[in-house]
Amino acid sequence: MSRKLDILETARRLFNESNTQAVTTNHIAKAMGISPGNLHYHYKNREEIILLLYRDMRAKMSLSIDALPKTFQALEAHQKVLIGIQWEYRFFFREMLFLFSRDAELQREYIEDNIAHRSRIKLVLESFVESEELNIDNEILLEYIVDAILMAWQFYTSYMQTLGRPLSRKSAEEAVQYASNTMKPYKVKQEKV
Amino acid sequence: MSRKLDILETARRLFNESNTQAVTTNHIAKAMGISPGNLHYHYKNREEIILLLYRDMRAKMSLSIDALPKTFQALEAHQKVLIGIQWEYRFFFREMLFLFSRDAELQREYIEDNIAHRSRIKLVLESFVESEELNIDNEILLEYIVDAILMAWQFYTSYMQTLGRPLSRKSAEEAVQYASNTMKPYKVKQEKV
Amino acid sequence: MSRKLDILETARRLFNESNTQAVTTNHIAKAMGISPGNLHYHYKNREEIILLLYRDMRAKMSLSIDALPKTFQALEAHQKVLIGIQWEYRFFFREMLFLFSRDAELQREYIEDNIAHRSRIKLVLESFVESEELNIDNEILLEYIVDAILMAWQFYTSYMQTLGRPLSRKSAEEAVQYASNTMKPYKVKQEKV
Amino acid sequence: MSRKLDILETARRLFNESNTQAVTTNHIAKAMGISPGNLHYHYKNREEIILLLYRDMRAKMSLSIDALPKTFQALEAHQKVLIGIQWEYRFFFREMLFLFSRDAELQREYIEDNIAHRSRIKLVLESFVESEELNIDNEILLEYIVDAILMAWQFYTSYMQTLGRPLSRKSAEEAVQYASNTMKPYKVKQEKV
DNA sequence: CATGAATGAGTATTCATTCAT
DNA sequence: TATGAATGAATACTCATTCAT
Repeated sequence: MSRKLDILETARRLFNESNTQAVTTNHIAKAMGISPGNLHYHYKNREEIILLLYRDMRAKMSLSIDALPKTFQALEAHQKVLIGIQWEYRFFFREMLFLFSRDAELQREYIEDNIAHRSRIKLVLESFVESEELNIDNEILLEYIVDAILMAWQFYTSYMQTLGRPLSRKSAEEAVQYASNTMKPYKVKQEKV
Repeated sequence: MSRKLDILETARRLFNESNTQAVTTNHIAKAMGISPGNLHYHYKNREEIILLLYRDMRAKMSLSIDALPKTFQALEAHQKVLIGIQWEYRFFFREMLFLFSRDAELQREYIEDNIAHRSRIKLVLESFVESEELNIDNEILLEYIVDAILMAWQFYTSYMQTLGRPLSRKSAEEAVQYASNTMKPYKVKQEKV
Repeated sequence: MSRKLDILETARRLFNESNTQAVTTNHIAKAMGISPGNLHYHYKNREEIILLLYRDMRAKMSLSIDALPKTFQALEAHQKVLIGIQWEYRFFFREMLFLFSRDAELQREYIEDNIAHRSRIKLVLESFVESEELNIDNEILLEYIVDAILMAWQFYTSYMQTLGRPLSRKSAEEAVQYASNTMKPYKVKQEKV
Repeated sequence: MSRKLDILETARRLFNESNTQAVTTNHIAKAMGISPGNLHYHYKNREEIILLLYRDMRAKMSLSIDALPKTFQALEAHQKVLIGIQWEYRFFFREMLFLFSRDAELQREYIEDNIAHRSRIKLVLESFVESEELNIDNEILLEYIVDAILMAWQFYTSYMQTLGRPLSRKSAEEAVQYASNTMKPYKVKQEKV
């Protein structure tokens, strides 16, 4: 791996281990055995590193999407892939709003992406309604389910932590089950919970 | 108001306006027109101020509870009261996990309180099941609804911000409607969404 | 002397000895035996120190002016007083244009003051013309003499240095003689050069 | 133009645009699209670049001199040529004394050259006295006029800036008129001011 | 000639906290 | 209670210069 990418990787790992404020650029450099000057040769500052890490995550997530999932199984499979990527960048979801208050550009991009994400979720649900797999006749109700799924996607891991539950990629994946439960009362052919 | 309480009030206000890292103890002192030394006479450090603000919030929330709500209306009324208090301390919910990584004691207390909060929510739902207002025959499903309500309680405001929606106490109260929607499919006498 | 004033004095002395870029705020602190943090408690940064030193100099110069000098002797006496003050802040005249490129506010204030200074010089010369001590019938010529005097006031010391001449307060005072020579051909009662 | 000369040209341009401290060797390299290593292959450091730029300017000025000017017109024509060269290296005159404090060799050479320059000016004036175009019977007065001309040559542009006047090659040339005004009272055949 | 990553000392600045008064 | 000067370690960042390729 190139030095430039290695810095991002090290930063990501350290951010996940503690938090972005505790991990200074000098810490990152020290952890890699390079000089602080070298790190700043590659990246202007920590803000830039965080923004680039976010864009990396977004790129990975985008690449994981071929087409909108057509079945519940495809949906769940896709959610698991996204959660796997999210897990690699979990520092971001843990500090999201704090990071926004430090970098308006990051906030702008994230919100833009998140609104697009919400639209895709809605499209998927609408396709399920059309194919009569979901029985939702009410726009407001549909919006609610979309919000429930997106909120869980973004905050389920945080929520687990507010209950002191041990954190792992495995437990993060429970968000898939959570989303499934949200849709359950509206599924035409009921699956078991 | 006493000087000691005034410091907490000023800190709370400034924290809400920006974020806890940006607001230094010297900023708080300056905003009040007192000396930094005086602030530290009253409180050891910023960590202590944040911890005490959390305890204040918790105390206010506890005081707002007489008994567990027996009706949906009582539940919603109670939720609105809690959201009003939460709004006053919104910096806390915005930075929660970040603050935990800086103060283990705060984390410990919050998790303890949050687990208790979860139990109360569950008790309320169980009483609704018993009184046949809710039709939930499945423990896992019940747990899901509890999680949905508690997650919304903690993260609905954050969620709104990740979509770039304007923030206000009013919009924070939409979390009540959200919780209601979660329970809706299981309500015996359906209300309109 | 108070610590706050002492910092300005030390900075002024060190600036005179080398140059403003070589003298860092940490150097000033070290020279005083105080911590770098303490210096920054009193002054935001070096730019502020330089600006305040300039304002101090200006204030001292303003105080030295009662009324416009009415005789050549009074004029020369006044010039000597100003040169004495200038000598204390000689770093400023040595780096003037460089300092302007680093601090637009300093530049603005200096230019404003300098234009006012030029007006006063012109008024003095006009009063000499009116009292028939100077024989200048030509506005352009008058402007030239004003410029010659003001240029010498600002750059005579620098000029001496470009010839490698030893620098001292004494030699700086030769600027008075220089100004006198400029006016000499127009003096009605000639003095000896 | 060779790479080596191109570096000097770029440095000169950038120095004129801001100031020598603000223009790092990396800036120069970036502006040329070459690597910092390459720049340092050609020149040891920024000091060397500045010194060589000074020597270039001096060489150009020397080349512009055939013989000492014999008439006022020839003198003015020559002054304009010199000011044109000076204008190309105006950063140098703007920061002169500051640069001396950073590079003793530069200072030594400049002073040596400047003393020689002063001698030439004096010779020209003496030739005018001999040919009875100037009426100066006094050595001290002659020295004064020499100083006035040389000071204007070096600092007229700086002086203009201390009055906030817009800077241009055109306005720099006013120094010629200034020098002419200095000699005017002593000219045997008066010209118009 | 040329690259460009790398160094590392330097520079300015911040801020929670202490402490004499 | 209160002041506010003082500390000093920490932090982010810069930049002339080196050097392996």
